[in-house]
Amino acid sequence: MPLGPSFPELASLDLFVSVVELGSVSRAAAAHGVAQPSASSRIRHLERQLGMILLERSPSGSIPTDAGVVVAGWAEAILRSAHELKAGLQAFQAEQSGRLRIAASFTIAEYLLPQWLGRFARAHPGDSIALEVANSTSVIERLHDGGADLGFIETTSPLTDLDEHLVGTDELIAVVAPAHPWANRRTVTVETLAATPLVTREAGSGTREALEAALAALDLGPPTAILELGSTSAVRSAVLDGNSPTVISRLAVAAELDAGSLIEIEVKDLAISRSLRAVWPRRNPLPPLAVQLLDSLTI
Amino acid sequence: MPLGPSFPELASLDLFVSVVELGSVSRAAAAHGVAQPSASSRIRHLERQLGMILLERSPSGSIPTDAGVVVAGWAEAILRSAHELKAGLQAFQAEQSGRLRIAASFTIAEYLLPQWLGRFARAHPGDSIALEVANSTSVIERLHDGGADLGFIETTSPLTDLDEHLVGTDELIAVVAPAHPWANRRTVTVETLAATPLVTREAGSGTREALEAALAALDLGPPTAILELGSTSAVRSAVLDGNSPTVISRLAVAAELDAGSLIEIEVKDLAISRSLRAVWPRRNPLPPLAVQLLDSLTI
DNA sequence: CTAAGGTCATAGCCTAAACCTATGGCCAAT
DNA sequence: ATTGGCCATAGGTTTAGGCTATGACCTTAG
Repeated sequence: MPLGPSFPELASLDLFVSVVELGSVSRAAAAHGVAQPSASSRIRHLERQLGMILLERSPSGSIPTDAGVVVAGWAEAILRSAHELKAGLQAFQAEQSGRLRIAASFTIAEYLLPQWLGRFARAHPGDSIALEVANSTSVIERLHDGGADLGFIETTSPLTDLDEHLVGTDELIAVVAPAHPWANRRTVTVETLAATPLVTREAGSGTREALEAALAALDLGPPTAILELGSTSAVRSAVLDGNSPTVISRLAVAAELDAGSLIEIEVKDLAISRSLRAVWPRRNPLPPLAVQLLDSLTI
Repeated sequence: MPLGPSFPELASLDLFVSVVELGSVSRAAAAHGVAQPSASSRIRHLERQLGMILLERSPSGSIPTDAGVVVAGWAEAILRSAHELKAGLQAFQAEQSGRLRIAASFTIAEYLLPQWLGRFARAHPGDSIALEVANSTSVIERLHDGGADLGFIETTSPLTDLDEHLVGTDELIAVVAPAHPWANRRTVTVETLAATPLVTREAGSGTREALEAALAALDLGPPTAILELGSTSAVRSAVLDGNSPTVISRLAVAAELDAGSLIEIEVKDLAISRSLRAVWPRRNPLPPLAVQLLDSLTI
């Protein structure tokens, strides 16, 4: 669902929030490295787009109107996420220059690390962090060959030569769109699930293998795929406006469950859960920055 | 703290996420109402900005690379907030055309309603909601004169002729920047707080009056203001890089507390908390849409 | 009481980015 | 082998946004 053509740009919202924080258009313009008339024009353009007056201008500065206060609060939420993306990107792009090199599995890097790094980057400005995303076995390799200082993985298998620290849990759950017949029942048997065509990831993906293994443990065959897609996002959006269930990581659909756009279906006798762990080589001392990061995750 | 000049635009991120969801640049272009070459160019520009390849193109469509999957996940968080802002704006702009007219106090409208409305808008597409922001007494007026169907207020005073429903709580807390001396102690006496110059809202504001009343109840005089600012945002940013404490609504600094950029200071014997209530005229039947909204808030 | 320094707005010019249409190459499915 | 999807490139146009220069206004300091 696109955002619409006349949605304000991120830069304009950022500028506007700065005006509210700094109390004047001029100061905000300086903070953003643009000339004052440009900033003034951008703000006016923003006001026209939204159809409301956001600032009360005066010769001693500008203060937000009532509407401006409210909009600024909303805009800040967007900017917060944007700063998280920025922190994640910087970690992603940093070569070996980083003082802390993290290797993380997909799910964790996608849904948890940006928040962690965003928080950490603000508390530790100047420290650069390098992030590498890979599957669980590659993460462990990187720790052993010295290519990373700290790893984050979700796995059930025991670890040798690694110290670990639990940082969360994830589980695979069944979800449907609100229009699906199951949405009212909220629970199905595992036999029903196994007999229902699902939207799935492609064969060989971690989530699909975990599901098949769990079904096999109950003497059930693999599920039939009505639609086989190559990314978690694609699966999610197919389920969102389709009429087939899927089994997917809870983390990947946490926001949709919260928003009510997807419904969790309890499956009797089926529980596939994985621990999310921070891991590091047992022999190597953990870098100080890594200790601080782990501390910040377990407040 | 500005976001930087080369941060990708919201529209580009939106487009990219659509490509990941829909599996092809062409389909995403159509969904966004632009020509395919434009979309292609935007995506390539985005890739250059981020310094990484996001999509693997093929004659049968485009699927995200590993980096693309991760970035898409981060971008979705931004877009979620953006959709919340959009939902809030639409409610704000809707005149009396809305089928549900809400009047809300400042704090609730700024920090809680966008999430509620964003969630609600997705579950109830087509229903339009009008939002009016005012102080608590005005909200009650609007309910009595029929200008609103449902109100949200934070207040401690008893309500006559109104049914109510608790939807949350807010409290005033003392916070400092991490560099402040108090940050290590994490607790001060109320006498210390009263004797310390604070960053405050201007005289007459709700938060300031609540603080002064609470201090007066303990036979303490009003705090001295080292800096007196006109908006909560201004107070927050002054505390962020200043060296003075403030007393502020927990909701207004929830994100900063979570991120560690502000530290909560426990103040002995001082607890200023307010209930957040949904209210509506006792005689009038609550519109069905209002019932559904309230239901969605109390899952 | 005046001068200085801050505020924001307007005007005019210019550059750069983004769009569209038209086209071509490529692969898969028919 | 042909059709129809995909994506990339090229060329031309428009629009948006930036900057500098200036003016009007208010506040504060002298």
